[in-house]
Amino acid sequence: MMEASERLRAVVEHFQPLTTEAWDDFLALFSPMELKKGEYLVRAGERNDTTAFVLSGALRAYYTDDQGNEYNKTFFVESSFATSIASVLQDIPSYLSFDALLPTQMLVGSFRHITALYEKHRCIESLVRKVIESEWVVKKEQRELRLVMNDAADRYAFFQEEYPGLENKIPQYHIASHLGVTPIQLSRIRAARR
Amino acid sequence: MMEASERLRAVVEHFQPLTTEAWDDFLALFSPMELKKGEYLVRAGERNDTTAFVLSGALRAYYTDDQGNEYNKTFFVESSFATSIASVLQDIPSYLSFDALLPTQMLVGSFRHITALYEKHRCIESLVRKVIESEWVVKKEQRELRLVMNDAADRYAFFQEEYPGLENKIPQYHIASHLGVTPIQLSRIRAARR
DNA sequence: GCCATTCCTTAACATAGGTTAATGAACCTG
DNA sequence: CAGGTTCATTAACCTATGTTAAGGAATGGC
Repeated sequence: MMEASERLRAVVEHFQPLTTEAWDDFLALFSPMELKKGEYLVRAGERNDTTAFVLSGALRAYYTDDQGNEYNKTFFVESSFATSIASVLQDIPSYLSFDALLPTQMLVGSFRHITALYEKHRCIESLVRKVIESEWVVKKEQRELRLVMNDAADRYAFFQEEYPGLENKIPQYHIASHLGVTPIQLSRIRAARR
Repeated sequence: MMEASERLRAVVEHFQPLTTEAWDDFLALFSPMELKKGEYLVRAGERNDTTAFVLSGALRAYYTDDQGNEYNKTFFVESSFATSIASVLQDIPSYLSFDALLPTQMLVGSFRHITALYEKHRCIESLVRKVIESEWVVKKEQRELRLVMNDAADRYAFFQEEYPGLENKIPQYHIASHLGVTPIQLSRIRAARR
């Protein structure tokens, strides 16, 4: 297995090539962190600008409404970046919680420390902008359209494409919540496939 | 009625106060434009970085799928800014079309010309960032949650709050499309209110 | 004023999805 | 290995929403 920093570098370079100095300054902001299943990265109501690059395992970002219903907004798997980005950009408490669905290894840093490098390294500003646009803006657009224009069976198929293999590693009810249906309905959809 | 430029200024100042010079440079980028009902501001597939400040009337931004189904993603009413923002930020053709639902008066400019002012006036960069975060990021979050966690009757109530009076000015089927239901279902929801 | 068009409503029926409850498999934990 | 816990499945029933079709109000052109 590639070393952690090399895996981060490969993903970073895919979005935006960095100068050697920028990369060194960037990498210096991250340190290894591990969460057990069920442990939190960010709790709703907190101001927490942790940015996590997932090495293995999986996280979810979820919303809880006033009746205690949970909605799993996003999953973060290997090689993705998890941050409470709306909270950080607007400087307000996170209304999402982030926790580990599996034992999860990460490299974590502070978003503020990263943005502090913008003046010194313009390529890092570009990197962050591109990651946000891709992971956040583009995927969100797709998600809205799918919620309106496709039924749950289609959305389940999209989920399987987007997170290959994840369906066998986490409870079905987490997937159902992400699809916006009950576990019972997801079970029916799966049964109809057989 | 206030003059057009004063109405723009009031909205701009609400987001971000500008220096006198910045305001003068900003305002100089806009000119009046009028659309009749049904006319387009942006067509899907086009690269079009027009930014419209709506003075009166209403626009919609809508997506059309491969079977020709339309989904009205957003409405733009008085004092809001319409741009194909995902397209402009990523420098790709717009996958949304924008057209006028009513005779619509606007002030229009080019997004690129606005961003060209960033170097000269940092307050304009802040303005744009804040408008995007508020109109786009925050509203989108709310919308995703509502699509998953609320039924169509709730979403209709939210629509009425968000766009007061609009329900009486445009066809019901445009509202139904925005809510993600058929006009028949919207008609039932309205009937149940009486 | 007449006709066509547009669009809202309603009814009847069909399907997707929610709710409750029961069952059983897999897995802890003592 | 016994008992508890967690979770997926299934059934029965109910509600929300889609589909098709019909009718009627409002509008606009001639």
